[in-house]
Amino acid sequence: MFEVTPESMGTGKRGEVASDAGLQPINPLTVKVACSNCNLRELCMPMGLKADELDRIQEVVAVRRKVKRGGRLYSNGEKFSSLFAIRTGFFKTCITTEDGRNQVTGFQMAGEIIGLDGIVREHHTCDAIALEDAEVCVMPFDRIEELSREVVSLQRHVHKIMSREIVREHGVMLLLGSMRAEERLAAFLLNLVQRLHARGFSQSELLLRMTREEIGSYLGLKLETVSRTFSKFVEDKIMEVKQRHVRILDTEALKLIVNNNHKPY
Amino acid sequence: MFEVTPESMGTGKRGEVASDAGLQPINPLTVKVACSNCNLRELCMPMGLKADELDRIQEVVAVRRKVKRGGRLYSNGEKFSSLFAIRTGFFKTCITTEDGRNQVTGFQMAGEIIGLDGIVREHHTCDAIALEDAEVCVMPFDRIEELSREVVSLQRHVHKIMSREIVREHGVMLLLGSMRAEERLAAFLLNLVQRLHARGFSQSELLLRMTREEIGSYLGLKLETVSRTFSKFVEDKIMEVKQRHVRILDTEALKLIVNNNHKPY
DNA sequence: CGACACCTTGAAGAGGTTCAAGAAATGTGG
DNA sequence: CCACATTTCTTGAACCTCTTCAAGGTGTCG
Repeated sequence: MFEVTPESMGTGKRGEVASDAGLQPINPLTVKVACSNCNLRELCMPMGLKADELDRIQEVVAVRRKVKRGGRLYSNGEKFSSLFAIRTGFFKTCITTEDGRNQVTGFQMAGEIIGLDGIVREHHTCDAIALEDAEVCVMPFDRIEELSREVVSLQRHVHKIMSREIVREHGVMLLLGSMRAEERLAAFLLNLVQRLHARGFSQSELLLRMTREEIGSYLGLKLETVSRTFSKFVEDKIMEVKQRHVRILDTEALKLIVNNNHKPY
Repeated sequence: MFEVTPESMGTGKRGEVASDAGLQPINPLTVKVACSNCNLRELCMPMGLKADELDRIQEVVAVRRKVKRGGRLYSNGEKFSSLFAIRTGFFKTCITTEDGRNQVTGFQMAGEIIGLDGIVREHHTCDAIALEDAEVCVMPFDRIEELSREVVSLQRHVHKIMSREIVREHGVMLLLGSMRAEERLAAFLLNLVQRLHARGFSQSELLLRMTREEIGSYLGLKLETVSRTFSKFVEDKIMEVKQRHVRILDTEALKLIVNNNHKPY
């Protein structure tokens, strides 16, 4: 299978990913690369490729690019040209309106594809901000389109990635539209550990890369509510929370909160 | 340009769309068709096609299918095989979880494409229910994929449709995550009239095809709150409301509610 | 060490929900 | 075509969840 080193995600300390940053001239930094030996291949590429197809598909990855913590991979209004596969690091995407509204639309981690919002208007409609030092594979979209006309499995893969994002957002709508604060936070944490676990991390322990405010924005709650809800979970012995370090003690209880506990009758 | 007859949408009485239903043997009904003389072409097809491309693209529309009010175009868990272009009628899509949660994820009208959620798992993950008698063009997805490998403008179009859906859902997340009841309903109504207007209907008058409960589900509110908010808008002379018939008197006021009015400082 | 960002907690208040009752519209069957 | 059943909508009152405002604590970085 594949491994993601704990240093690069999940429990590592912030900032240590960019250990080779000194080799690079400027930020954003760019590096030539190949997918064939990337340990995230199974997350961001179609499966069961023939050797020659894999060769062709790596052509879409033009370069890699590093983004420092707090830096932007792209911004609202910016010309769209590429999708990005996250190699290391952690991002948030968010929309900000002129009148000051702000909504985090997602948190993305290694192996996930980011930038799909830009396709329709050929300009990005949200901001992608690194929550820790990150590195992405830059995949120019016209090359993706070109190649997916020839490699059927890539075409299918692109369609699935977009459909997956649509389905994910349906889930967020369900969360925002029908859940109470505890349910939202429980669902959020379960989703996070599940995705981290799929990357080789603990099922019970995680390091939040985002602030309470960012969690709140994503969940449609105020940061104080997020904080209080964490405290309640601690009180109920469902988890231990020390700042951004969370250890889940009772996964079942969390699942119950998300599933059964929504309407007592 | 194109026209959609008022009888088929927007202000017509329910049920009169299926005037030729008697000609059809069973329900769901199916009819052979062509896009070239469809007045919705500019909504659901790529623009600026050459004649031969148009010819090819109509091949994707296998048949049409009628869905009666209350009927399902597809259901959660059902095998995915086709996307659907709505010709007439009005749909809602919604997810229902085992534990009884329910979330309307969207309302779709003529010219819009429905079914994208099914691609990723090859099974649908939500229900599409007709809110009035409807007719759709059935577009088998493997034929779409096949053809979009050959017709670049179709490929691009498919990508844009999926990206558009992602961006739309970002907007819903903003609504659900950061707006108060009045703001949500105002945004919802503005969105509806804007889409109806793009189809040749009034900018100020609309007939809601959905119940207060369905609106509430979409907006993350209870039906009583929706009803009360309508009443408040009437009181404030922003609109007239008679059951499902809405006449907007002050569009600017609605826009102000959505934009400026969210945080007084 | 001090400045700054982030987190926690309390108390008061607002917005939305819940429960309940009744009115209006719609659909159905005789 | 009318009466009745059903669904949908409206409105009130009490309640509850989450927000707001405020203060203080914790952790981090230069």
